[in-house]
Amino acid sequence: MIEITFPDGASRSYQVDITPFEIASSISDGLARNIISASFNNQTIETSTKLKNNGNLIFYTWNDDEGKKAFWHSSAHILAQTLEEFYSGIKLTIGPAISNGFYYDVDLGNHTLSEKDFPRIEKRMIEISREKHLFKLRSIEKKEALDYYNKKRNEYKLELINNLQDVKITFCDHDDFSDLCKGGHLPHTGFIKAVKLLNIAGAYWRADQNNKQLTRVYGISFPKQKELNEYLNLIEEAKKRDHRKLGKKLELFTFSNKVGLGLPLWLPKGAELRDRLESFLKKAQKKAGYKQVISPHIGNKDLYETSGHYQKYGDSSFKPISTPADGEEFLLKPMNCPHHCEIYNSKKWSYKELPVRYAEFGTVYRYEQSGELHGLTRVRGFTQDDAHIFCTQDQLNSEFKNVIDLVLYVFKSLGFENFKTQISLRDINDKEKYIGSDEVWETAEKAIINATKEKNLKYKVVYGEAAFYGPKLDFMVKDALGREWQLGTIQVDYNLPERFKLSYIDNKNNLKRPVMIHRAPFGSMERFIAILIEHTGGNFPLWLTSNQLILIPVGGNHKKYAEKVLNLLENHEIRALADNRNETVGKKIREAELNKIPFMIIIGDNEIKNDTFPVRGNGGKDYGEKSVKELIKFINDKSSEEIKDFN
RNA sequence: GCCGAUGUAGCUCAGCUGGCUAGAGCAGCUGAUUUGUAAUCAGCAGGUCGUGGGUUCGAGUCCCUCCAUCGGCUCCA
Repeated sequence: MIEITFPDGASRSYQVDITPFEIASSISDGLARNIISASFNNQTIETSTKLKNNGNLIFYTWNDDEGKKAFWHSSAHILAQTLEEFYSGIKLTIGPAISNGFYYDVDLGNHTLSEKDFPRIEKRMIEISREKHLFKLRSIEKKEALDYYNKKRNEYKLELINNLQDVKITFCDHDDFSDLCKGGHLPHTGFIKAVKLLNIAGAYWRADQNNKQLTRVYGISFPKQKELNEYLNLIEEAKKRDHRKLGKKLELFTFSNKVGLGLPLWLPKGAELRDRLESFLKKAQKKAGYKQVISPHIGNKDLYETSGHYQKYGDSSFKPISTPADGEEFLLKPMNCPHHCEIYNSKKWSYKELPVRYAEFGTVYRYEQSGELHGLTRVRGFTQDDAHIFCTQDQLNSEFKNVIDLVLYVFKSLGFENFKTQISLRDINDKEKYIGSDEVWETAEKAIINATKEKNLKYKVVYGEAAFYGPKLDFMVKDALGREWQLGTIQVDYNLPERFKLSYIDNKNNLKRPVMIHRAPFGSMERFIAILIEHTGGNFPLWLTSNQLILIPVGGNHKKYAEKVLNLLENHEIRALADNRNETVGKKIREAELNKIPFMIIIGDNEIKNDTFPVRGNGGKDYGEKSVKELIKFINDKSSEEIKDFN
């Protein structure tokens, strides 16, 4: 007998070799019907795996992330089976579940695949699903596995197997299909009721650009057709919030091929919005002891050789600008830090003056590959809300924590609640990519981890994501379609102070190196605004939006009164406008709605007589009758509710 | 940069297998209408069908080049 413990702490005894499915059946029929995966002692297993020892068992259904993972990974097997059936001789590589669905990477050989082929692949996948084939895990000798793929001439699987340390290799079989696989499947294919292939893309083998590019087919599947329909609708809705679409509609920004790829042009409304965001942060930074500085858009190549950026990124950057004089070369500023280092170096510092905090909304230019460009989230010219803090080692912890507070303040003021924090460390196995000694890196990494822990932030550690000069704490936010983007960032750096020979005099009259913190709460104005547009769907917070209120006179004889009200509102810093066109009230309201103006006020005979107006909110919400005075207070109160001062 | 898809008026889109002077709605302009909570009516104007080349009696439609956009990959100081 073995002792099985469940998540609620209860435990029961079972015969050796009992399976999770049998245990589920012994508990209830409903559970047995819904169980699609399980884990035993923190390891994903099949529902048909025979249990041999005591341990902790967790059941997963479609409602668990682990359950979805098994569901989608199993779907990938069926996709692979279908592709192999339709395109003989193709080579399968890997097919994992992802956060929304699954993909399979294949080497198609001479075959071609396009989205036109999707319907027939989907149809066949559903046929296979309906046949309710069992997923069976089979363990074989490594040699046997190698023989199998040698026969198939599949160098990818061979490479995978050769990299496995285990003596035994597992395969998963269903129907007449077999695939190298470590497990985590549905009991049988019949659970899958709806399949949709989403897109086709190139993907390098082992994520390495120097390797062969494989064909990746993305798809998603569900236990019910209705859920698939709902998912597709959700995607359609999300696409409507795309910042590229809304940015154009709301006249915030545009692009021109004549100006150049990835170089955004800010339209008046967008520029105003951006300006408001900048003032908001400047105000908070002033309170936090930052000083604004300004640096030019180009810098001598020497500057970036000193910082190490030229050696690291020179080849993949905009080429240096040559001057008429021989030997002079300048670079478009790709980052602000070297400039700020030189500003720091413009005088001698005493420990009593530190920390020094230099802030600049610095526009930088980076040559991104054409295929990387993406609306405002990935551009070639952008403005960082950059600042560099120069402090003593003793001040590092508290300075770092202060920056975390500032980032959290920014996110909170703009309604970003669902962000993730990530500590990005270097890849220990690839030290070539980084500058600085191990000792310096370890100190910096420790500093970040400690400060983050002390701030009680939940974080995940990602290796290989650090900047080349130091580790960082990144704040990640998803866009409308679930793609994750880095917004805020805080970085600890011991390397640039060394390279720029930064110094201060300590209390014993010794020359010391300061530590440097790089930080940007927004990250870049462009990316931040992009994500803000997608999060709000263009309905910006009142304190930020271009036009807070629109006055809509009913007839021609109400215009004069509307102008009077407009004047009063403007005198109280309310951003209002009057729609004095000869259009119907209905049309003016419709356009105000489409332009996402938060409040509308219709002015007709009644309003003029009573001197009060019914306030219509965006979407038709009724805020009741208000006098001009009440209206001003209403808007101001609402704005200040949204945005509190930083302290 | 790589893989795949797409590119018709300012915007959203029709235009079937190549065949009259390329269509619609919205936006724009002109005029009428002076309007009460999501589109008043009429008229006008607007396109070298992304670019360059080719096949053909004939190309928006077929083929090739390049450019751009979209979805991924790689990259992201």
